[in-house]
Amino acid sequence: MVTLADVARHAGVAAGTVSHVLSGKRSTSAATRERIQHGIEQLGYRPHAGARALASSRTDVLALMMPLRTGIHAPVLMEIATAVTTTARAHGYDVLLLTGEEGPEAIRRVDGSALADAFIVTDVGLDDPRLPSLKAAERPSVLIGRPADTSGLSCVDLDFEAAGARCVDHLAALGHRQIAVLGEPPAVCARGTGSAERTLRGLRTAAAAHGAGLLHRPTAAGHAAVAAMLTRVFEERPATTALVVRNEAAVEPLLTVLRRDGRAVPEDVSLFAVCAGQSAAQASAPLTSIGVPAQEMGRRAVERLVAQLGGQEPPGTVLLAPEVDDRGSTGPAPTAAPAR
Amino acid sequence: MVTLADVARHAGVAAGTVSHVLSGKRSTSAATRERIQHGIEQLGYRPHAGARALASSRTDVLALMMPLRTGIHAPVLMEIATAVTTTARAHGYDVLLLTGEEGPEAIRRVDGSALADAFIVTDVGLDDPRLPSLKAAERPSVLIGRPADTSGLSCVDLDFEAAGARCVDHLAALGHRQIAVLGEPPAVCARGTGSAERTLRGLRTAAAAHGAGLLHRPTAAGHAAVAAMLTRVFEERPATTALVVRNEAAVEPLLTVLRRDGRAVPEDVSLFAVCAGQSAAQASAPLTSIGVPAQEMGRRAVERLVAQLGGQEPPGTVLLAPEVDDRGSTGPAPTAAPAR
DNA sequence: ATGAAAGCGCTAACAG
DNA sequence: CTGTTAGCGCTTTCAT
Repeated sequence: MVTLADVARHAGVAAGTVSHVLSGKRSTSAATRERIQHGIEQLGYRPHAGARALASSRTDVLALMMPLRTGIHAPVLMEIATAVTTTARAHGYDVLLLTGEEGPEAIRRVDGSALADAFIVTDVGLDDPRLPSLKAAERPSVLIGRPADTSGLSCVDLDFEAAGARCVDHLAALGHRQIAVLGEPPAVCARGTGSAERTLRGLRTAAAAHGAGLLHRPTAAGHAAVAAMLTRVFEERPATTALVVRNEAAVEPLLTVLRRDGRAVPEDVSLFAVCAGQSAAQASAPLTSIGVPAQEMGRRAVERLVAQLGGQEPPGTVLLAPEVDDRGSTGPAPTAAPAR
Repeated sequence: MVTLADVARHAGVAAGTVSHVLSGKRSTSAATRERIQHGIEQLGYRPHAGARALASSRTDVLALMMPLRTGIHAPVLMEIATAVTTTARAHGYDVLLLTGEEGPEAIRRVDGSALADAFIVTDVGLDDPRLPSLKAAERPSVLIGRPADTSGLSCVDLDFEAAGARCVDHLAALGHRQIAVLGEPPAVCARGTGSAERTLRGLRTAAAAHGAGLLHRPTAAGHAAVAAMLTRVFEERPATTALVVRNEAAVEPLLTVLRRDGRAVPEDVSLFAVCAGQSAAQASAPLTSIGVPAQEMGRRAVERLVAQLGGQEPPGTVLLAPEVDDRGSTGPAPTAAPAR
């Protein structure tokens, strides 16, 4: 193995000088710098991560904790993971992957043994069991998502409340007076996921403001569950003219059921998705939607963490503004009752 | 920070003794062992990963490289990542996540700087550019997937050739004489992915053996592409009575199109999926399928790596046997031409 | 069964 | 601008 000492000898300088050329932490004459650079390339030198971590108490590693839970849409997670890793590399960091299995203990372990410099945590519950570990940790963290109490924490999240509101605004402007929401899977709602609760709040507030009716029903994945739920919704509220889908796994089944029932989109019923943009865009009929900016959330989380590690930027919450992609699945509310 | 020296002092022993109690590499009297264990808990001692790596030249970290490329089904990747991480933890390892962006250089970097003890690489192409780096690395690796030349490499993969063969066997036994395959997305085929090529070989060989006709068409994701492809297939081979789907993103669109065209499954046309089991199971009509055992591949890859790091088990290829899940989407070939 | 001591490869503080 | 000198916290011989 080629060590820094080898490089130093090769260049006829002291080890410290090589170290400083590498880190750029002090000025070096162009001559020696070039001799050192040359030696590094010629010998194929790579700094030893462990030695560096020991001496500097920095690992240049970020820990990314992403539980794979039921009801979570895998493509969004992958997008976050990719964005985090890419952005981290751009800042000189590697990424340690933690899944949910270990829970809060994983954070204590990684923090205690100095395996990483900071944490990024996804799928945060309103009262997430990992929060105490994160607060107690010696290292900073950024949550992707938002718990009920964000004091002392850094968060990056889509403004789901605003998303819900914009969705209803959009539909109300088209004359819809009775809106039904196929919500996140029951498992997700039961878990106390902030995004579900906040979206609903936004929907309700806006509906009230417009004087529109709003029916919310958590909906499981799969064709059968969606079909049953849709039947029930139209029984409970026959005047429904707009549906909001808050669940990637319900999009395609929903379209199938509507087709079967002979309800035309958007003539008989308007559809608005609040979910992963790709699911809305690639459906058999593209849906107007507000997407989850997974990539931007991952990127921003890393950038904030890097800033915090650099001593800039205090903790705090960053909310991303929702954006509506109109794909034509919403239209004016039908004046008569929809075709049966 | 609590160090090993603190624990030693607390227990009134030498540092080396504490180290040996931790690793169990030599026998210790029950008395001192207990005193030390007690001290560890009381002080909340955690070994410093960097220091350990430096002294032992082992990191207890596995590097997992998974590119997120177009046409790859995210849920399968997530399943692999979760299985790898869970299994790794069960063996005392953590996981460093590498995406594809950096390519072969990432392997050189991680290997050279001793960031990990071994590599797991997914989505391996027949002539993957990362292979030279892996072979040159000082650390062992296991591929999930199989390149054209496996000499000197360790691989874990589904036996896709057998999968193709079993699929055709299944259909031929039901009397189908003309089979069409909606293949992996063009991007995946063009990349030279082993699974695509090997599945096709298995399909063709078995078709020839049964004297059945086989039409293979790479198929892009999305409703429109699938609809167009299906029309074309039935024009080219009007006698087609069975369809094989080798593409998760084509499953649901395919079902929609068949419904629209009034082709009943399995009365008019039999459907057999060779793709992620979940996509086949949760479709609006569940499909008989051979699934990709993502979880087992991840688990086996880690287990093999751990064995190799322990000096047991030489490199080599492990092929997992395909398993057919019959969900009723295949049936006897219709005697007349299918309904139009 | 235990202790002592020599590094592992690097950083950083201090001289010069 | 550069060399020297301590460690960072742990593992691992070699003695005892």
